[in-house]
Amino acid sequence: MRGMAPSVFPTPDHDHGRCTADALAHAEALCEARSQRLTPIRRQVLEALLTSHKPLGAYEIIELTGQEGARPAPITIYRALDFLIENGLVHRIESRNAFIACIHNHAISDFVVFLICERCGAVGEVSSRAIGETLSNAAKAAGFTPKAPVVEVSGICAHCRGV
Amino acid sequence: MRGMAPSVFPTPDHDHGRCTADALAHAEALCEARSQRLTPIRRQVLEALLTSHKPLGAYEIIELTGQEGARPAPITIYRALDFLIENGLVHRIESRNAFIACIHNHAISDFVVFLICERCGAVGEVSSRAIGETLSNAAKAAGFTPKAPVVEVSGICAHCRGV
DNA sequence: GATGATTTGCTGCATTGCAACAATTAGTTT
DNA sequence: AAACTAATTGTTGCAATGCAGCAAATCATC
Ligand SMILES: [Zn+2]
Ligand SMILES: [Zn+2]
Ligand SMILES: [Zn+2]
Ligand SMILES: [Zn+2]
Repeated sequence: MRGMAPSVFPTPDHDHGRCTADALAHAEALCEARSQRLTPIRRQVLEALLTSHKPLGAYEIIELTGQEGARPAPITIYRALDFLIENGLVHRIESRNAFIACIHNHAISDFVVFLICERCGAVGEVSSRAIGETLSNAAKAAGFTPKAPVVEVSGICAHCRGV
Repeated sequence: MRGMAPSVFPTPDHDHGRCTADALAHAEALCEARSQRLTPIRRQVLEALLTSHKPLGAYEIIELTGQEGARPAPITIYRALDFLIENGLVHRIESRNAFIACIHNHAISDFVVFLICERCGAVGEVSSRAIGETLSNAAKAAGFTPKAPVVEVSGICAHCRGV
């Protein structure tokens, strides 16, 4: 089990080493429990995203994971990302064509709102059942059977506005 | 002023000719009022989107607007789309890299939810102040100053599920 | 009609994303 | 252990998306 639930935005002074280590440990446990293989490549991609704490494009991940001159092909990264997303360890930010590691340890089906700071690029992750249900109800009222809501809100985070 | 507000999803039996004509008339009036120019290219792009009534990729729009062998360059379409989006006549569907004409005649700042049918590709547009405010409040609770929420919900529309 | 601003055309390119097949690796069975 | 099967990764190639930068044309205004 992980420790405290992380706040919506990672605070600038949090113990990021531990935050990353915890998330990795959780990923390992999860894959173990599901008989899924967290292979070196998948792990490297996850680590890159965890370390960055901000959304990264697939090609940024290539830069970060390619060690000693040999960088992985795009398709390699995309496949690793597919795996991580399917297992709920990574989210895709549609409005940015980017990916971010999830440090919230929630169910894959959970409804999530991403708050994306336009200035610093930080992404907060809010999980609100109320919003999810309201949204779901509005959809049903239109005869629509909802599946996976994508909710991404651009704006300015507290840290950037405070400056 | 337009006639009845269109329903969330365009019904299969609606008078689409009129629907398109109304929307075009509205676009003209709006541009006129704002001293903006609805040039032939911009008009063609808007018409293509209105006619389709479904989200189109930029390169699909190229196919549809290129008459007599001479098709416009991608950049031309993107510029027209920029204009139409800035004026609230077209929305971008982030999760699809596609664009759809707005037939709802609402303010640009209005909060909108897109319901995207995975089977037929139809897109419904719901405008709910309640959801918008809930979302906005959740963001503010996290110290976040929200700007442009992108809310896109995948699922199955009533028409497709009914079959 | 000269001037300045807007719009369009054109060339080229960066980014994103994946298909198809071969090679490798991991896990399982005889 | 050898053989077999399934999963993963490597390689090549390419399609789709999106825009920068500059030149030409068009529009508005004086
Ligand atoms: Zn951290
Ligand atoms: Zn998450
Ligand atoms: Zn219609
Ligand atoms: Zn609209």
